[in-house]
Amino acid sequence: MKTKQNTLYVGSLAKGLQLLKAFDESHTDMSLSELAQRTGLNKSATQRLANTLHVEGMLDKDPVTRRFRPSHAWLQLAYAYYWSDPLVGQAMPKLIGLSQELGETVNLAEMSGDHIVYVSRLPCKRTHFAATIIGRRLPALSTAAGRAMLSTFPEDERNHAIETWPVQKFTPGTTIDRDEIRQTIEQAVTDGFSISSGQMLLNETSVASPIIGHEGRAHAAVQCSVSAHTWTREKVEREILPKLQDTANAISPSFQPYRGGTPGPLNGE
Amino acid sequence: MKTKQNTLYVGSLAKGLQLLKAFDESHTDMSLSELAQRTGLNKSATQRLANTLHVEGMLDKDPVTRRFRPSHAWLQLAYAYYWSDPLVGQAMPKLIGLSQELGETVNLAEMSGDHIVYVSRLPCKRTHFAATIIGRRLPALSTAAGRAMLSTFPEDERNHAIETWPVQKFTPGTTIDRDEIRQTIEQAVTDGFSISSGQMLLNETSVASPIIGHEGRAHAAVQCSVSAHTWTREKVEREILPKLQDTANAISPSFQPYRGGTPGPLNGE
DNA sequence: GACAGTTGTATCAAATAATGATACGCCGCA
DNA sequence: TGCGGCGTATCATTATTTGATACAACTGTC
Repeated sequence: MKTKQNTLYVGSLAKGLQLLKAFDESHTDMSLSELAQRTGLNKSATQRLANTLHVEGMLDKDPVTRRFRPSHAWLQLAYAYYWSDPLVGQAMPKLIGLSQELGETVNLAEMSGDHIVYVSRLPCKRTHFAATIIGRRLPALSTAAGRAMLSTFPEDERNHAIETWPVQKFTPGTTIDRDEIRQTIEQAVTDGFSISSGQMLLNETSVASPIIGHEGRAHAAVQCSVSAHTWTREKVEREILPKLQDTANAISPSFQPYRGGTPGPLNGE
Repeated sequence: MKTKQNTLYVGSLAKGLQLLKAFDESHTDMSLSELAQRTGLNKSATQRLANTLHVEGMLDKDPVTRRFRPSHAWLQLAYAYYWSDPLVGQAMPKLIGLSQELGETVNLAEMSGDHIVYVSRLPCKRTHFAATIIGRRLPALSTAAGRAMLSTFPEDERNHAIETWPVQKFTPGTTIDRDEIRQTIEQAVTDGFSISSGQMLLNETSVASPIIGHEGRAHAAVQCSVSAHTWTREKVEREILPKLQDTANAISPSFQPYRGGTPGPLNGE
């Protein structure tokens, strides 16, 4: 299979990455054969690549079951990522402050193509496991954070996104009607924030405020999840929203996506 | 350079991984040449490998500066890691509860060779950035968590570790004398926990309690960091330690490293 | 208790796909 | 204007990956 027969493309490396990407929430550890099956590579290639990854410390191998698992190195990559993302350094202390003030779960989400990814999570309440760990990727249109960010986009881009970006049904309450989604986003355009309920989890309400970046466009959002049992929409708007927006605004001005303003000494450390 | 001339070893993949590993706290984004220099690979190889990683979504490339940066995919790997580590699923809700009860920063650390790695962090106070992000790797001997875990090891292994594992000076107060370290670990053997101050950060006190696993051996620890300004050692032992140990114990019994106890339906998910 | 089926491991000859020297164009700087 | 550094592109050579194949170890069934 010549995926990309370009001389600037190293097939073996790409195949090795396939192995890494084959692991997810429902494939937490895999045997050689499973790995081969899932990647579509033949047994020999899988063997060689998996062995290489193992030797290089990227895959743990259970000595008795011979199954492969992600290694601690995967977390070190996340560690390196955090240092490389200027927004995280800016936002982290403020997010901590917010979560302490609110006593509720606070997240930092970033736009990644047509999805959002949770970059930082500060869980305050016991909740679904997936809601407590970083790196989760969700369709932007289906999340309050994604909608809040989209609301800062130019109108044509916004419309294009609403019409073409993927949506997915997570709960019986997830909105998959694009007209309804359009309404929530237009609402966010006027409000400057976005609220939704029961989109990802039943009985969960989510508020998000965009972090305005270069040229008024948001690449990220601060988001807060609360139980819909104890929080009415009004109570959220009254008690959470102001602090949430303050936090988002406090992060905004100092954040330059590429090389926006003054190239002075970085204070993000 | 024939690193490993084994037919089960794919050199190109290993070289590609070198590029990924080249990023860390002081190398957050790199040009092609820097990358080449840092990995020791020639320009051509670096170009091909970096390009491949870029096409595969593992490296972002700034369109104007042409510098490479870790991509969001690095966080997705962390996401997959979390699902694969049974301990995390077990511990997370309890850690959240603990951090809420204490109002102080709570961490989950795991042993990784002769280092520990912070797998989960629940920061409650504004602190140094490095103390708020996961994936950090520290010499086990230099941390309360590492010492707490080591205290559960058989005596000979413990001694071997104390004599041979690496130590590193982080602050003027960091203990690098192995005899002193031995004392703290032996203390932990009798106490069942470990406390230290000013090892990683000045004015920081750290308490850790091991999470006992298969055969009484700890692979992980719950750790709590507090300000040495406001917390005396006695106060820590009185107000934090009991809850910390309760949490560690609550995680322990249900955790089997490989296939320890009953092979019944797993409750880890 | 032997058998069939599956999985992990090891080998090897063939040729594909990675290699690295080289050359080109671009930009910043003196 | 010229120099040095950097990113990009090309190409012939050959080293490296390739995948079929064979072997070994294990599982569960009849």
